[in-house]
Amino acid sequence: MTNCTNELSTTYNAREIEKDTYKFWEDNNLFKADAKSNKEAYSIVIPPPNVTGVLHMGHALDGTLQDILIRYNRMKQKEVLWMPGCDHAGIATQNVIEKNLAKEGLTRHDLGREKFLAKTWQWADEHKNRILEQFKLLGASFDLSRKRFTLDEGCSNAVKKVFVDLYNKGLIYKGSYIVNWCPRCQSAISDIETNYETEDGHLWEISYALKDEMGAIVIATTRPETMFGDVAIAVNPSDFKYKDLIGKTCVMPLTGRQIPIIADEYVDKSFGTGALKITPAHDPNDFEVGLRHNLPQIKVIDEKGLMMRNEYVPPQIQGLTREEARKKTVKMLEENQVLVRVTKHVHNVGKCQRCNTTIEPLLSKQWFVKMAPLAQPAIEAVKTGKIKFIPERWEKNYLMWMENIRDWCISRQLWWGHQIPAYYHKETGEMIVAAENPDPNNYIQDTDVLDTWFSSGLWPFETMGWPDTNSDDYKKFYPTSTLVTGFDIIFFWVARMITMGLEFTKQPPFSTVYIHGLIRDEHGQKMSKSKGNTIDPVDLIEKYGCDALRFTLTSLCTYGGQDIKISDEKFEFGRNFANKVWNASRFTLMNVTKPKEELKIDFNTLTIADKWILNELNKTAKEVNENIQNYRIGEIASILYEFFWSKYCDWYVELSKIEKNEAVLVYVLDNFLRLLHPIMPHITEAIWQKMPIEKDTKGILNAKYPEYNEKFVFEEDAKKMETVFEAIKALRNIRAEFNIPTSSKIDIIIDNNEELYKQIIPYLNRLAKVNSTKFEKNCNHPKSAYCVVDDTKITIPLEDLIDLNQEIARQKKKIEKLEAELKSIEGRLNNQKFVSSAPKEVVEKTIARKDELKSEIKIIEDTIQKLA
RNA sequence: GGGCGUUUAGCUCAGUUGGUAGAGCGCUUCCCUUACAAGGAAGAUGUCGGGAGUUCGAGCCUCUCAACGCCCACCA
Repeated sequence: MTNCTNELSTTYNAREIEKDTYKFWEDNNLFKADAKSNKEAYSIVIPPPNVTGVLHMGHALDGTLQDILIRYNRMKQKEVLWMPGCDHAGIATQNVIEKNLAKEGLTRHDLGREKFLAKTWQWADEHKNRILEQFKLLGASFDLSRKRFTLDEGCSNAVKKVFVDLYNKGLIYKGSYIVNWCPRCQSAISDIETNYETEDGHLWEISYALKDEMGAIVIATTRPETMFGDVAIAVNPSDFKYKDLIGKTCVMPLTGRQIPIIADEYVDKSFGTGALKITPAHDPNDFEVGLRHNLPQIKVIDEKGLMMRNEYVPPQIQGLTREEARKKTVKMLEENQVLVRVTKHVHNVGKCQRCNTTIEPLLSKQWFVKMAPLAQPAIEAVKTGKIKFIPERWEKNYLMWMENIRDWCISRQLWWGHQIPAYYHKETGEMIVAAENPDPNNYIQDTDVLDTWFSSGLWPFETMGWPDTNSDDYKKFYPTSTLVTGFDIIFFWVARMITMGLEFTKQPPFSTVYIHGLIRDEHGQKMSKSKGNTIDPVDLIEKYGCDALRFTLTSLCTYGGQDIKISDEKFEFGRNFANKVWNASRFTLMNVTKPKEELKIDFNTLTIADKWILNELNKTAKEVNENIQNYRIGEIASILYEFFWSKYCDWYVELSKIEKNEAVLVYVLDNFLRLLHPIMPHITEAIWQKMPIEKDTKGILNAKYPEYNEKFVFEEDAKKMETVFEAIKALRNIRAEFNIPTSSKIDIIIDNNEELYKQIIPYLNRLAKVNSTKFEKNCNHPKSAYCVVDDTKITIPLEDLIDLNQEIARQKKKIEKLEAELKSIEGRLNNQKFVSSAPKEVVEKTIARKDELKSEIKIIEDTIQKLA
């Protein structure tokens, strides 16, 4: 690193450190993956952010979690690859460009396809670096030399190959079906791009007269304007009300067109009037009914959502919007006295996920992927555990969707995207599906492009060089290890990657899917620009620092993957911790004066305090490794926080002011920094660079990750040290209770465990402000306060300072607490069933606790008597 | 209609195989003790949503009720 003094600056300036540190990693190429390495591989592909996007809190969380896994495995000495890149985001990007054009009063059609695409490419090129640059602010250790884009040449080749192969296998087909059509986007969208919203609507009951006889049949509809496309009236075959009408013909109001009355099981007898008008061109269920009964399909609404100008639509209605047409149609029905009844009706209306326009189910010629055969292996892979979801409950969600999968409409009537590799003969119309145009003079390419998710579904292998399965990256890093993402794109993306990965590489694209929650605002609302409740991670980084942001976000992750509610102030948690790490490290480094050659731990001279902290560190290393391997990533933040703040800073550093072991101080700090590095990469790197230790790597980022080591197990000494802490805390408590000022010291008399307490007299002197320590069995000093720590009584003669009644009351309160516990414990032990059926250790532990309580109570009682 | 999640201290939330509850923030009292006031010390606070059951023992397992949230389905 550049500024190499031996000390840390007195104030912790997060941003300064973070910028320098990231530059150090980048300048030294430390994120670059080596496909030729012999080390075990660990790889993650980034969920490619939209090329048009800016960094939001969801990226911050997702990116942090991926970076933690990457950094952890890098330190585990694996060859890691974090593959970065962007998604071309078909509709989203095209919408942005079209909006910009609209400001100039232009549409894409004014420009034409070629110019429009050139403009979009220019815009994408300008913006595609922005979001990845912002990921750098997060400390992302991805390999930018491998950066990819879903519309780059490699991806394009992969997409063509996949399309052609699927077509040749009969898994891609083109056909006229009902699709979700967005009249604003002017494109088909898939089922999962359609969201349903409940709306207050009406149910109109309309009378259709029978032909050549008296009588009529009344149907119920929520969309009267579609009636011009009716081709039948359907009733349930078992509905006796209509039994006699089946097979008859009726005459449509307003147009006089004649349509048959048919019977179909699909009709619900109890809904509306039990009779249903069938409009195959504008309703998915009617479409199915129409196919079953061989009915014609009459289109009356066009791609812009306007009533068509054709023989079926009355002239007054033609060209109207759906809403206008509805009003007008209802009015005309009223005038013709065929509107029987209107009732209020709440129903769900499909909306375009991108622009919230009401979608129109429309008969349209589109390309589809036949999903059922592809889904089967994808179901198996999860059921057999080849792919594991964390948390597990998402498996059920995934399987349910997969088992009820429907064909995927992949064509979009957009310009920005992978153009479908199908070519039509200019004269004959003959279609050829191939990677390249067979004859550009005579064939023109299909004008539609593919759903964005078609190319992102290939992401884990198209970025690794596929279809070249001999490429170094593919051989080394595919299949990838872990996929990290939010639950909102399991169907859109995860499911598609699994199906495509299995079909084309015969392997699951990753072995673990780690699903985290979504970021929400402090009230639990989804963050959105329109609500104005977004928090910008870049602002948080500027204000609190990247490491603070990462630490806070990590600490808020739960194993169950709950959504995370955040507010600006929550990040003070991480900032405070970073500050603590900085300052304690600064103190440690200031107090280490020996050269690094002399900083080897000598196991023969360790004090119980040294052994205690080494034992704690060792336990921490064990727990951190276990938790990270089990994706309990939030847990490691608390474990490290607790260790560093409550153990190292509160006790060990304080003790070291009295008596220090420089080797242990440095050893513990070094290992702690390594343990913390995946979460807080910059601060740990910056401090580590100044550590007086032997380093065999350029940075902490590829130093060895600490692990549990038998050599550092000192349970017994650690327990003794805990006893000492109890004593110090008890003495401090007495000082506080009796308002003994910091300036006045106390004398103490200890009646037991002389050997232990003798060792720690300097600790007592400093941390509890003790003046003198005497050892005396059966000590009975009048006018004293006292405390009991395990089997040891400590007496503090206070003379005038003490109010005996206060002390007695204090002790009585303690006894009350102890006796309550004793009572419950004795109750348990007197229960024969407990003693016989509880595990032996539990019973033994309970008995031990009983003895402990009894002896403590006895000591206190005895003393009270003598005080009184 | 089907599925999932949540309900624990004033607030935000942890709580891994069942052994009578924890953190951060906030609150009270004291302290600028030469790493840190973004700090230190000492404290107070909970019949773990209601009910029932299994068990020697339930925040944790089973059933049930309630409230809130989400996903899927989309009966015109």
